[in-house]
Amino acid sequence: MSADANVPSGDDDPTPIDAVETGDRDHERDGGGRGFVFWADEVADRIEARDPSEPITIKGGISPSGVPHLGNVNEIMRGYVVAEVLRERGHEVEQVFTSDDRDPLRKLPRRLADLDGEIVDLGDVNAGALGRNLGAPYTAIPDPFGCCDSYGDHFSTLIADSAEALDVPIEVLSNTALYEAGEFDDAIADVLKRPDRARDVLAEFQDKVDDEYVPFNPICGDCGKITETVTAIDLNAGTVEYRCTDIETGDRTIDGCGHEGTATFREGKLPWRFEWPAQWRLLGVDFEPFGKDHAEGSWPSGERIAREVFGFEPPEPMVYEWFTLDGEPFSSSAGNVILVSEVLELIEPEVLRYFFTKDPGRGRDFDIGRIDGLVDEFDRIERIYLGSVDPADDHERERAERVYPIAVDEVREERVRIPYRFAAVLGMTDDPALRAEIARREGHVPDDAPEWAVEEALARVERARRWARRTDNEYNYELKRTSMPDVALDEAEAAALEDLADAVESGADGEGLQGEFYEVARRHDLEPREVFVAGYRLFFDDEQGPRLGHFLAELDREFVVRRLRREG
RNA sequence: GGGCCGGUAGCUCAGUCUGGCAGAGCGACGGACUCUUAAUCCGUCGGUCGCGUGUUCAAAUCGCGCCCGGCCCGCCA
Repeated sequence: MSADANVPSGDDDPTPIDAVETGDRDHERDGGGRGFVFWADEVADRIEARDPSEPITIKGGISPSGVPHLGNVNEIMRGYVVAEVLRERGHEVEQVFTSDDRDPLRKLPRRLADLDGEIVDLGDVNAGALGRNLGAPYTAIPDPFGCCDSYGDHFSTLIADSAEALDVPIEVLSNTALYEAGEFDDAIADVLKRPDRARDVLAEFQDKVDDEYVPFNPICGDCGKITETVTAIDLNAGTVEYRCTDIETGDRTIDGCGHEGTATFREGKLPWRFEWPAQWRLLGVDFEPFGKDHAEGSWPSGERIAREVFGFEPPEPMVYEWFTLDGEPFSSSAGNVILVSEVLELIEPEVLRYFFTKDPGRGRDFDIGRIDGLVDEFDRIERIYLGSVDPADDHERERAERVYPIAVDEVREERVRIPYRFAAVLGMTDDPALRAEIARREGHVPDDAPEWAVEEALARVERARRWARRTDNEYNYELKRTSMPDVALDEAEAAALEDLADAVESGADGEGLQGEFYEVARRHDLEPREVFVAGYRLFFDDEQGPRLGHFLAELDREFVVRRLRREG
């Protein structure tokens, strides 16, 4: 209520830049460089400060509601990075992951993924069967692909596959299985013993909580849907009475069937805000990373519920920012999704793991078009770690030392990396020997590299080629071996190519052939560039490509001669 | 209505917690390898650190107030 503070000042008060020397000129330049602080170390510090019992338990979890995309992997990888740091420090760590598969299906996904990670439209599966199951737990819905025990099972499997593909050991727990085994009975009894207390805490976060609210949702014995109307509680019997009423889910209403019945604690679920803390207690969770969506609602209420309803200390939290895909939020309905399996067709697992060592507090974009930059970054970190590249400063060196061993499965000094973009270019030929030859000639594979290292290095070519094709960028060269591009040449160009064909026929080597390009250009009064471009058109249907002389010398002579003479 | 993240070189970003030389990669430009392209090597180019203001000997960095971009919560999970 103060007066306007923004009173314009009378003048600009241009204090003359002080001409006063401070005299104290020699601030030491020594170790002034601040060190690198790894976020996972800070989290690990906080976890250690709680003096947790071993093994330390790190949890994550999602609903298996549909395509488990790369964004969901945060939930696994952020915990993993911290787990690795704690293991380095000598702790025993177990990483558990709940598949919250008793949650109800509340809307039809537009797209699904089969077990191979192929995205399919809802229309390609039995959508009607799904529609009839709105409101039912994921584990009670048949798998639309028919390959798993249930809808929930199907997508839990994909999540587990993602973790495995990244070589992250997690124990996936089915929430439904936990309920069915009675693991949540105590928590449910605690909540229902004092529904008023539960209400009081939750009412601070949610307006709709009234005196009738009971924090337990039975599964209707008749229609199988999760219901919200509990009419009586029998703690001794471990049951509730309920009526199957309509459920509002934002934009639509799922009809209740009106059935009235009795359900045990194992035949229902806690609402999320109670379920989450109940999981912490049940599993003894010490640390849980979660997305920013939970930061304002679920976490603050969960923290309070843990202490005031269940009476235990909640785990160490960590909020991570969501990242985007190609500049847009992940959205399976809009088709902006990518699965781990798909990413691993483009980059090595260690590169993807490296991505998740970056500061989780920052928003980031996972940009397929620039994935080469991510790979370059990883390669550089690796070389700094292995000592073959000098870091720009202490910060970069420390970061490499800290992060690299976590990203990579095993540190091996002799590892060879072909630069990603160069690997993409190598994809122009299918011939493995030719790829290896070119890579060696260009100095990307040392002569003394062990066999396994060469093999792994060349494996990048397939990935980079897929990337070049997928993005159809300037590295997407392809040798047009089977069909000759339609190329218009003038007389001089045709004659020049004829001469080149002769040179190839007479057995010119790479160096010789490369020089021959200049010779024939001179001979036919052409710019060297024109001859090269003619060659690129003929072999790649493009205007640029590899060093042609060297490249053509590696191909089979007969084909090259035929093509240069435009005979096929 | 509330909250979070970002704005630093043409591009992608590091650096901000802990104030002290404004950095990397890519790029562009020039050159070298008989060499057009990719690669490699050498060199050059690159920035009012979103704006304003306060604190300080000193601010990209700390405080306050804005602007712009993105997202999240206020149903459920």
